[in-house]
Amino acid sequence: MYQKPKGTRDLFDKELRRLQAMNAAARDFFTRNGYEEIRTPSFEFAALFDRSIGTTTDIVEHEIYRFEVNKKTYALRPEGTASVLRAFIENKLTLPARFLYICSMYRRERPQKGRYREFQQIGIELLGENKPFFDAEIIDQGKRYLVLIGAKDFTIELNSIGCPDCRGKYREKLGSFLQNHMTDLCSDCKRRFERNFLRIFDCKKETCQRVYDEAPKITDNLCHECAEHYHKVKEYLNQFGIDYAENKKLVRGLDYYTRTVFEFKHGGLGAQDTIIAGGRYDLLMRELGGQDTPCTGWAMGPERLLLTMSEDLPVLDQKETFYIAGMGERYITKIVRLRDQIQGKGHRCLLGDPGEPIKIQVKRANKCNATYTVIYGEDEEKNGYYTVKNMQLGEQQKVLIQEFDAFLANVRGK
RNA sequence: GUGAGUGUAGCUCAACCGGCAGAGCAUUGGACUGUGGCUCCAACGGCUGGGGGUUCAAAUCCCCUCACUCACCCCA
Repeated sequence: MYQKPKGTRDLFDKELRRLQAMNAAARDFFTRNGYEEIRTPSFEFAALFDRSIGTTTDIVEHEIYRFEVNKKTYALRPEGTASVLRAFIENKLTLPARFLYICSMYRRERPQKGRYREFQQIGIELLGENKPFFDAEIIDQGKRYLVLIGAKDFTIELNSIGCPDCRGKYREKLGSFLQNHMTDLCSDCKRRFERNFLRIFDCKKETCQRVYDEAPKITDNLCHECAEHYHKVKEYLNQFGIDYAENKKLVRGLDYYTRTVFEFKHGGLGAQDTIIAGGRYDLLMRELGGQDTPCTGWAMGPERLLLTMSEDLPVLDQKETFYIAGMGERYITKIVRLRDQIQGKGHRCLLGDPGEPIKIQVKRANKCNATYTVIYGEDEEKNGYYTVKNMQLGEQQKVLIQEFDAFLANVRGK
């Protein structure tokens, strides 16, 4: 028996419809807010991600699906931002630009709750705005979207990780503080400090966290410009009416972030409880060969919401279903026409095999969750009506053929 | 890549200290030849994930392996 690859999922039925409802809501909502959908390739030249995400991250080192064809190295995209910027540069698009993407991403991680090897992301990017107002604005976008689809149990955490200038000075300061606490740190943290020093704050060990509680924070060591920017972001968030918690230990995994970073966390999710994460990345566009362009953006994992609040999410509305039970093969031409008539009014309609006994066909109708079964046989033909059975109430009525269009017009979905 | 837990019928799960592999739901048929669901009756369904070992005897104990789950690493 064939199995799906580890970390992939088959989506169908309600789960898929809920995901589609979230996607539809995102398209509608973000389009109204000026974000244009963009679709970039599922795979790119691997160098793009190596450059953008940062060569010291685990994603680049172990988690990218790489493959080589004809001496060229490609990679399945592990995230969306790099591709969007590449597309912006390559297509010579103009600023300011707002993009929405809804795509699958791929990372070769060990699966766990809320983490898959192929997963969906809904993301927005705002290119060409450097003012702190827009940091607040995209956070507002995320919050309003979550509220729109019915999410309640989430919190917003905010921090600033400054620019390379303040980060360099801060690194020395943090380094000298940690000198005296090296023995208290786990081996992971010692490695983190060398590779991507801000990430030590993500450590889950209590012994390490006790040290970091006392350590100097990047937030308190920003250069004047970064501090001013951060101050403004917080001020604007207050004016937007957005509740957030400042988390001075909040940092980000990807190398390209500057200044503002944030996460939306949702309850009931286990270890992977971040549903939206993002921030400002003012240096990435240049890094990828474009003009100096300040940018902000975030990505969301809709499957995580599915996991924790599936029952509360809107389901893409299901159409009422008709099932036609003809009583004899000589009625095939008639019932095919009847099907066209019903579908022409926008309803879902399935056919039973008119060669089968009526009992079997009604049973099938029930299995197919039909709202109505339309029965057509000798008596109906002779007297010019359809027998319409309401499957929920178990009642049936005769509807004259010339009145059937009117009947269809009055039918509502479940 | 590391650690822990779990694999028994299509699904959810039983099976005591090693002693005949079971139930509910689902499926199929019947009670019911122009009417599904509800009820009752019956049937179908298993290499106990796979391989090896210990034993008179293994779903049960041991080893290997595969899969799934959760957590670490990392991250949406």
